[in-house]
Amino acid sequence: MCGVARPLDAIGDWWSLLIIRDAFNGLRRFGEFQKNLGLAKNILSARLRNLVAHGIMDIEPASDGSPYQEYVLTEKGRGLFPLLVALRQWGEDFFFEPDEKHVLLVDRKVGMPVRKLELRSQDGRVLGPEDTVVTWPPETGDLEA
Amino acid sequence: MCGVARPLDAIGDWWSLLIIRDAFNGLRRFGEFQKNLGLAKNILSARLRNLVAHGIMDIEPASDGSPYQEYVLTEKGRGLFPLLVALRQWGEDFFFEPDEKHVLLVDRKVGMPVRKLELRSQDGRVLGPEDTVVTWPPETGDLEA
DNA sequence: CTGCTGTGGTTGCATATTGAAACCACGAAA
DNA sequence: TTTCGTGGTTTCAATATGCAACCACAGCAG
Repeated sequence: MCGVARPLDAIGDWWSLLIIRDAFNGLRRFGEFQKNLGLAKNILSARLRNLVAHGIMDIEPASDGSPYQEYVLTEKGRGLFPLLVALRQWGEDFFFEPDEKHVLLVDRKVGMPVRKLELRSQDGRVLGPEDTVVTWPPETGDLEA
Repeated sequence: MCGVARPLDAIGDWWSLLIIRDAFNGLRRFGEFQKNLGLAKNILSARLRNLVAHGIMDIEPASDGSPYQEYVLTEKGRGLFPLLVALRQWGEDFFFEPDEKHVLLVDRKVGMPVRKLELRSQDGRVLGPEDTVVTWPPETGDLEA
């Protein structure tokens, strides 16, 4: 239960992941987020406040010297990159018709689409859901169990 | 915009990912989900209906021969495994104190924790957010552009 | 047979959240 | 000075969630 529910408390609403997605794309200002997402300002304000409270975003002075503030991802926020990629790739696989155009995530350096995320074992095998189990770590004294 | 928002329409509420998490853990019956998650039955019913409508889950006759039905993940639903893993690993990294016990995702075969998800380029380099960009695929006739 | 329990919902209504739109305060530019 | 841009806050209607009661059916026990 605790493995997933805590993180969901921080980002488990519709708008927060979109805000985070936009932050990864370089948006920083309240008005930028609001314009790009088209959500109500009071909801955006509440969401940004929640993301700041959870340490996913910080508020910094505006980078252009103006008296405004900007919202930037923290390390914790940037840690959501794999999740956003997973969401994007799931969408690519299952939400578009084969011929339907949609944005792609590409490697800047060579302009090629990136690989699909794969879960791997410590020794490099690709793992599916049936290959894994959620379990409690052994007690410290049980290292030989 | 379209890369992430469509999938979020299907699973971007607090309960759906928890339901899907439980489905990955083998729960199948309405009552099992309801008991394990403790959510209101009308909300569970609505969520399951939404997941079925989006093709993420199917309803099958109960596997024990009883006259009941079970909810099982479809291929599309199972495609959410990386996302759930990403969420879990983000939680492990940022939501627990260093000494705090929490469940782990382990490789059944050898009992070892799995690797962290990493995004990689086609040629195998590990990629961070700054190494990637979301872009539209070239037009079919622009293959040399 | 009746009554009870278990299952999978549905319904009615209170509470919480979201969303639209108006309003506000401040700074900068014309 | 006025206007515009920015980043909110406030008010209230609409929508979603949650609680608890209710319902229908199947199966089992007495």
